[in-house]
Amino acid sequence: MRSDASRNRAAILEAARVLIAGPGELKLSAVAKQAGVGQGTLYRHFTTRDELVAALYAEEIDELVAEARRLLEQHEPLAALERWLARLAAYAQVKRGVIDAVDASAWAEISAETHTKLGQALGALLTAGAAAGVLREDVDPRDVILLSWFLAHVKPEEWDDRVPRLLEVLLAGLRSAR
Amino acid sequence: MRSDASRNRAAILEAARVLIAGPGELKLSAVAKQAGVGQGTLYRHFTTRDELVAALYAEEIDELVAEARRLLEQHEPLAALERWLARLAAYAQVKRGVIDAVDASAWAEISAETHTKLGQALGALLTAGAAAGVLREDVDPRDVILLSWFLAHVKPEEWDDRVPRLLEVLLAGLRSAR
DNA sequence: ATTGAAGCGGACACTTTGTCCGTTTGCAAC
DNA sequence: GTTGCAAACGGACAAAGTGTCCGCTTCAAT
Repeated sequence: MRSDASRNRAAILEAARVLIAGPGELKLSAVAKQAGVGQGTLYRHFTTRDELVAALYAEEIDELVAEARRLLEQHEPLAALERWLARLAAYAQVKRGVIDAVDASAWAEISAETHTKLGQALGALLTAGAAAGVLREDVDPRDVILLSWFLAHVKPEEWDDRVPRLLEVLLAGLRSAR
Repeated sequence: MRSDASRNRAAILEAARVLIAGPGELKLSAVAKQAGVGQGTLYRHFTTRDELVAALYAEEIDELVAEARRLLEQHEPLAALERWLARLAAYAQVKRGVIDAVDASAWAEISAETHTKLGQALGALLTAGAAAGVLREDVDPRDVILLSWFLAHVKPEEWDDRVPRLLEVLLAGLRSAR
């Protein structure tokens, strides 16, 4: 990759980060302008809006992967999953787009045998829980992400009232039937 | 309402019903064209796309309301809720937009004290379950709809594998902790 | 220093949304 | 039946965005 290319890529991401925090939709033309690059350059780096957004949240996703590992070492499986979900929710509250990004990132290629990093990390959490007998054995990472989609639809003003309870319900549902 | 107005409204809905079944996004201009009305007429009847979609699914929503009542009479609360969710899922599988519509319809006015029909119907289901001691007492209709959002994100090809299990998980989460 | 491939930018074509306004039409009063 | 007019109509048009194309520039390998 040429040096100017990677410089531009960074500029675009930085611009997008700024603009996505602001109100309203993320306009691609505005991103290009803010980044000081042409439309063409933007589209060369990120073919679709989703690609750009996914790249934007790559950091958060890496963090979620690391967090999964860390929690797994330090807590019992159920507590680990609970905390991991809380972390996911915390991101979702502030960065409204993470869930999309997580969903996209974890199953970029629907049929890919090799799961992505995030899929693996979350999978490890679930496997540990299943092994310990505290979680259902038939749920997979995508199940959990799908169920987490509700986070993207909770309105900011109802967040504090609802989300803790909803996470509780979700977790209860995932527990081993036993 | 003038007779031509209601005729046009019906034509627009019919056109939208046809076009939404087809592939791709629902283009408002295409709806107007198909309905044989001008853009202006379309916008007069439905200010936003959401409004149009909500109207489109009004029938399904009424059906869901009726179904809630019927199930409540004929089954135990838990079974009633289970079946109701299955019905919701069935709609969601075929009519990809219902969840949005349900979400919109049930909480059109976020702060409205009077819940909408759907909110009431689902609320009755939950109340009955709580009274019987089989459901958590702290969940409300919106909680359930929020948790159902995953339905809108399940891909058609994974539907049969995942949805039954996910509904099971959801229901398990809603059961009384007892 | 040369050179050509990679990268650039921004004009432009295209798509879709939403508004405006002159014209038409339903219908109620006479 | 005629008339009056508010309501409704429709389609041109403005606005907003997206995605493409292509002549020019820049990097970096030689």
